[in-house]
Amino acid sequence: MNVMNESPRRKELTRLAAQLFVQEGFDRTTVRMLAQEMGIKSGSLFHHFKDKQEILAAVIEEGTHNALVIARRSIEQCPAEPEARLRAMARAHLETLFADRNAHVVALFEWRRLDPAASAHLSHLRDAYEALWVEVIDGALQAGLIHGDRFLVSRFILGALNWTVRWYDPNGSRTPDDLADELVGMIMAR
Amino acid sequence: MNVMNESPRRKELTRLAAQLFVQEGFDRTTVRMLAQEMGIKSGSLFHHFKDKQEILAAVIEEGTHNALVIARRSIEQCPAEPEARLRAMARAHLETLFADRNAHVVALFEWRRLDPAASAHLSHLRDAYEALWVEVIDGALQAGLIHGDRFLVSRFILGALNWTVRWYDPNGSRTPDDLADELVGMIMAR
DNA sequence: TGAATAACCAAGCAAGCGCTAGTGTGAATG
DNA sequence: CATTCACACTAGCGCTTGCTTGGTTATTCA
Repeated sequence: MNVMNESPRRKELTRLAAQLFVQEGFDRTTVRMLAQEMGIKSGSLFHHFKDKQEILAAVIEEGTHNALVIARRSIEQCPAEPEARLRAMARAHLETLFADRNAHVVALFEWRRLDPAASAHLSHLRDAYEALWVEVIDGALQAGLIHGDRFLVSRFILGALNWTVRWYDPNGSRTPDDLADELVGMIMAR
Repeated sequence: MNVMNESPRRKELTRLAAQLFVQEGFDRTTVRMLAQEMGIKSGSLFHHFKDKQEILAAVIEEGTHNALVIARRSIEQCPAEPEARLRAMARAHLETLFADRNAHVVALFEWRRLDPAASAHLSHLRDAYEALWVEVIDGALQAGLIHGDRFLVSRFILGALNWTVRWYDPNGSRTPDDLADELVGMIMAR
């Protein structure tokens, strides 16, 4: 649960867990599957995590934190115009979903599996990330780049982006950046 | 598995199963939970369904079939203009998700849990539904109502709509029709 | 009235689940 | 040199899972 408790070993195990959670889903991933993937026996897992829930919490914290950091960096490094910022956010979102196709996906699709305590503990991370989105979308709305209700627009955009996990083929001809640009192009008033 | 095997009793049980699958997810729903909800003992369940997988298949078939029928009826009964048809499809989609907030949600979010045989058997239903969408979207593209790649546009729209399940509050002030109209308004060129 | 059929129940099995207890390492620390 | 510590192992406990079996009740129809 603690952010401090992040030995290199634990971090590596978290990375492997994320991969399995994406492939199989949290519920279908057994501690024995996790252990095998990590090259240890199932009992040894509980030296690093107090229970299976804590593994999920670690993965989701990693994924959300990662998304937040990358998104912040992206909009800092891009031109301050609303369109560029919107594009940067969309690209950053898909980058965390596909370039390292693991923890952020788990954060989005398995959040409900967190117990209430862990969910409360991590919700500020998710809120910060969504606040970043609302900020960028507000800029685009004020510039007349897009139109609609700020709440609904951000939800629709995030929905369109998140759902790509279900159909996008990373081995296909399109890059994640292509997707981001297409989405921004689709919603922009002309 | 069979479409013919649909006694009234089985249909009612399928409806109850859908409700639990939405609340808990397929994996976390045990046959004992299902039986209790249905007012029978867990063993009796297997008189109606050969195994748990078949319950899921029945729910998903119901949900997808329902969505297809309602969508077809909607675009038949609305004006033949591209914008009206697009709006009708979006409304129909959300209607099957929320008005009867069960089977279609399961079809969307638990499809991966189908075994390959059932998935293959049901994929034509899903394909027919998506083909309907592509047809309507093609009309909107040709009319210059929206712009972009037909494949990507349909994926983005469906993603935005599907993700509403995660955040929409049916008890709030907005109706599903409001959502549909807002989404169409957001993507339309002005 | 009696046979057929559909719907159900009580009991429980085999397998798999998360997790624990107790022990053995080799490397770092005093 | 003794102690500690991080990390791993073996073995299995207690429980839940999906599902089966063998038999009972309710309903339908000849």
